[in-house]
Amino acid sequence: MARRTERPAGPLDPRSQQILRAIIEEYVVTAEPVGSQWLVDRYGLGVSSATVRNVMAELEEAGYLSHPHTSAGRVPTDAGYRLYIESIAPQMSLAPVERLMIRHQFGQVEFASEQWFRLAAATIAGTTHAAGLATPAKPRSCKLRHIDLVATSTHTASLVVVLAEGGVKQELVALEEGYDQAELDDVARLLNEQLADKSARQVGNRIAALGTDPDAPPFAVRVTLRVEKMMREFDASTVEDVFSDGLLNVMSEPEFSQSEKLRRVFAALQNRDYLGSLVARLATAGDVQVLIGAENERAEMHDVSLVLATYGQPGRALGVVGVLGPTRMAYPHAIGTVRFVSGLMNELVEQMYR
Amino acid sequence: MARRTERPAGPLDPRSQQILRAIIEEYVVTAEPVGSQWLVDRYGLGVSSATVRNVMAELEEAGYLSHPHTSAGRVPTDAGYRLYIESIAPQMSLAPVERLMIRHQFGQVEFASEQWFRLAAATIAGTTHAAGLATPAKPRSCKLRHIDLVATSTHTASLVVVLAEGGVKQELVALEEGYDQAELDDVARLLNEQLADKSARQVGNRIAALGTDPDAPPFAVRVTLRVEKMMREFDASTVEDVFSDGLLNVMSEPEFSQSEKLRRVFAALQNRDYLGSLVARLATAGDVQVLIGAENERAEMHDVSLVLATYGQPGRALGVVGVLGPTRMAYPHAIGTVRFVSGLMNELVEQMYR
DNA sequence: CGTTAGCACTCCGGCCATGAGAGTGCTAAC
DNA sequence: GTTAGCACTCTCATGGCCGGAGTGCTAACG
Repeated sequence: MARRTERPAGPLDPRSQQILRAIIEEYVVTAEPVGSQWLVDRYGLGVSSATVRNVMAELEEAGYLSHPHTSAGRVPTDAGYRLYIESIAPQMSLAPVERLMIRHQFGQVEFASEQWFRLAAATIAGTTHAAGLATPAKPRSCKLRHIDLVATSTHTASLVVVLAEGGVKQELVALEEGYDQAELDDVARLLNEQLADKSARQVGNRIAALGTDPDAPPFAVRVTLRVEKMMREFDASTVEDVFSDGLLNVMSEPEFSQSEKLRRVFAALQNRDYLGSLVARLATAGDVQVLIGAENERAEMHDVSLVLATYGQPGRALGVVGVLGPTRMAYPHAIGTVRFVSGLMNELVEQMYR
Repeated sequence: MARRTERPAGPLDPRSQQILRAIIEEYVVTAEPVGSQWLVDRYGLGVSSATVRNVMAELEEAGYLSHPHTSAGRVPTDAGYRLYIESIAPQMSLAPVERLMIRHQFGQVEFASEQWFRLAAATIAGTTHAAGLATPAKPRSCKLRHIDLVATSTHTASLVVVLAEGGVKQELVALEEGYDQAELDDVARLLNEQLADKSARQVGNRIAALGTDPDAPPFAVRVTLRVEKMMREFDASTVEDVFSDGLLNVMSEPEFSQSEKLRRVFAALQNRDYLGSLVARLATAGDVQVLIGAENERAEMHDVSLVLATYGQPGRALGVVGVLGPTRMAYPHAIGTVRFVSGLMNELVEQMYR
């Protein structure tokens, strides 16, 4: 039978929008399907429940709502949320009080830079009541600043590599021959002279020369190889580390009380490649990005949504902050929070790198 | 009415032990209360179910078993588990196959030392199907090896502190006056000359002298203060970091499928002070320590058990590895695993520090 | 005296029927 | 286009019922 709207076609008329919005905002807080009567009682739409039902039926036909079963109320679909955040949702800037609180928290923290990412994740988790994610801003490529060799035993040493961007990496190296600290210092001095300010590639190029250098013990070559490898790995990774906080918030949502689904999500998050691919995708997009339910490629993530934004300078160093929550999520607030925090992180990065 | 055994009194007779053991080992795998009939069928005790019931009643009176309700089988109490691991449990060494597998995993890992703790936690989680915990071995007190100042912008620099024990810390410092890299290098060189090989306390002592040194800019004093603070904090903490893996394993146990309890546990684990206090307690005890259910002081931990061991050298550097799981846990296996892994970590530390 | 068979009793868990409640979709009237 | 009315459907909570599992007790047995 012919409906008024044959296909989703054009934009929705205002009343449909209003109703969709009401349903979503109601469902987000109650997690219960919402019915027509309930809606007219609670929201002051000047129409009867029957009319609302008609509209709901249209919205369902258009794919924005669905039905758990015949006599249940309506529930938004992924497409419904999508439409909501694209064209219906209210302003998404954060309330001044919340801004203030967040700024305050950031003011408290010491200058230990790693803390920032923990804090960003924790803050986001706290204000959105979902899980917060944050990665450090990773420079696109690094240069060597300084290396240090510290003997920890007769046959092992700790190799510390300080990068020009302010980052540090540390590994152990085995010493086949016994070296004492003085000898290690000599090697370190030699390598620092030769390798300071070089990129991974340039470090690699020096290896051959070092091999023939009479001053350089064979051990120096092995260390250089390790340094090159560390630097290459650093350059290659899109995401260095992921801090997350408040995964437990999500766990306690009613739709996840039976937890098998969530286990999958947790597992997927452990995997850095996945977040790496997201970062790559985000780098091109400007503002906050939202991935709703099945919009995530990964099947594990079909029941959750991500709200992500990058911070830093596109060509130089990029990091990500974001929210992971149930698809039934307070998107405007989450988006506002992520936008604000990413802005804050931007300022911090700016302060750091000029 | 007078029972045969008025009080728990002496050790249990062999048959009671055998029955307690059977109940525990059965319950550990099934998570269901164990009944008398079931027991005689499955285990070849040469007695009737009635006799078993009598014994069970005694064991219950003695506090080793309990009853969810009248017509249910028996369930071990914390005291039951305790008795079991103290005097009844079978040999607790790990099967050679498992040892081999674990050794193999450790063989695979690169020398990046942080990886070890992740790996230890992951390995323990994997072989016990519970959560694995591991902290890095933290030296009791540290000495400064080297500091490095890297300009990241006109008004901030990254301060890298390398400790003689091979550890590294990094923080940002604000520069009120504009410094360029060359000036920072000068300051770093000056400080390295003055502070190398000093303890936190000694660094503190130099601060006054630096303040009057004409070569040292005021900025150098501020940096030194920061260095001292970092070193003091490092010395003061008992636990630097905690790696955990496989918390999800625990989550999927039947007793935790309704997850509120587990949230509490997770939250308690986040808190380093708690683990710190455990480490302090462990440091005195020699072997593997087991904390069963309510034996943990924290109320949140009353439904889980911990199996923990230290590794490293008591006077010098101590870390912890362990298992967190439901009280209904395969203790002998868990204990064997923890003992083996802590031994392995011991070897690694030994290799590192002499 | 310890062990055992027998038995009554208790309690849980699953099953089914029931009924209230919520919400829909449709139709006909406004 | 909107609304009232109504039949229909489906869920969910309730309560009764029954079978099964397991106990505790008692009395008999060796």
